[in-house]
Amino acid sequence: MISKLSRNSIVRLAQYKNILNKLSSLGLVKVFSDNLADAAGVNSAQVRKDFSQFSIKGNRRGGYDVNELRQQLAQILGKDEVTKVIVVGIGNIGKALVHYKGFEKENIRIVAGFDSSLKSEGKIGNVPIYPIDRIEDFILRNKIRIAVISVPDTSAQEVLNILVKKGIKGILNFAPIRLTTPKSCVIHNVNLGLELETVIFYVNLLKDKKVAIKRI
Amino acid sequence: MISKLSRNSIVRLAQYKNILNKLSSLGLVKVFSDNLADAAGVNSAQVRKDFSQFSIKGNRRGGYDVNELRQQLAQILGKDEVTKVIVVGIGNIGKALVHYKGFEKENIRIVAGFDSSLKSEGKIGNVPIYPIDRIEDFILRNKIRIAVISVPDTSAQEVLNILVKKGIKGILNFAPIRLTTPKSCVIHNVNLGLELETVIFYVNLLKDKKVAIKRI
DNA sequence: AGTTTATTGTGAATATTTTCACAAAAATTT
DNA sequence: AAATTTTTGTGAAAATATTCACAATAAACT
Repeated sequence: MISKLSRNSIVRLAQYKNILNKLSSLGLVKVFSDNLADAAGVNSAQVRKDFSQFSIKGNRRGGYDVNELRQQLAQILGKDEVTKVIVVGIGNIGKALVHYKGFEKENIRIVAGFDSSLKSEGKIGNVPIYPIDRIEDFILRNKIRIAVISVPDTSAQEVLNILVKKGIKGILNFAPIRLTTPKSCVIHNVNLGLELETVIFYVNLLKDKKVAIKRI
Repeated sequence: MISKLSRNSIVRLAQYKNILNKLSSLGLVKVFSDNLADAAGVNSAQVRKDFSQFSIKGNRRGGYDVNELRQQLAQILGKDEVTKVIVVGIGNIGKALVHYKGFEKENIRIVAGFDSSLKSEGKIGNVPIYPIDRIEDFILRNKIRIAVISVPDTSAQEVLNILVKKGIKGILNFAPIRLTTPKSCVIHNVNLGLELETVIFYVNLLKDKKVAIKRI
């Protein structure tokens, strides 16, 4: 039984898994904590600590078996079966996500999009896009638990409330606003504006040589 | 002179600024650390500590003047003038960023996009999109210092090397791979797959009730 | 003008995360 | 089969980050 998990350690775990996928496709069968550390940009002790949290064992002097490790991580990350995801708000970001090919190989499938400006069903590639009023029914019928919110910030909270009421348990939110959720629902925010602003800050800092930069 | 700045404190600063923009547009003139803390989802002491790092002063018992604070933050974050940004790789994500309206009000302007599949100049809205071989010249001519990389991961490092050689100092990277840069260049990574996987992990965790979740 | 009240600013205390460092163990060499 | 090498696994130490808690102080009230 695990007691405390930091978000960062989970992100790292997922990173390791993605690195392992690449190593595996290159035909590697064995990997050391040191290799993973380099690829992930962390310390090797960090890698081993992360693994030890989940009782993942390697072989002293032999490192880790790539495929075995990959499978263990996939299991921990709940990716041994396909996860269905819906995207709410088919603006620029929403469209990009629906198009994005990278999810397939992570066992994530975007099964539908929803948008309030739509009056009738459309399609992006193979993904059906529905008017927003179809969403409640869709979630229930298809037992959806994960949603992406990419609506304007003014309607984000309202959308979230509906989602939660219908049983959504996890949300990736692109609306640049802090949303409130019950404890039963996990939310993670991505704010592209903030990301870019942060980069700009550091560039200005370097330019002015005001400061010692730490750990980007 | 500031000696150590964590990335997180910068992200928070940018968050505060965005919150202040909203408060200001609602007509508020005064704000307490407690209000900002609520909106940003942190402790009020955290807000005050962040400010004190940059010698931002409020009034005891009076809180902070919204517009003054906003201006101070904008100055710290280097947003008192327009920052020009280019987007390299006009796939799904790249297109979304070029379309994205949110940057304008942060004084960020996307001035061009570049893509290797293009043979001649195109346009997305007002933003010109050029074949990739025009990029070096463009950077030099327009003194660009910030770039977004949204090319496939296989060409990301190659693109980055070119950018750095031509003087790019800050990069927001969407390619799901760790890129190596000289110290003179700041890089920040956004990996949408990882973000979604992390949410899925926590949802599975909640479902199985394996664990106490901390600080999402 | 004095008293009360609310909020900042910040050292000190706590909590968390990362790194070090080394014994334990497995593979390889001699 | 003993000695050497290499890498894991993990307590302990160090570094960071967050929160507490309270004196200082300014506004509001009496």
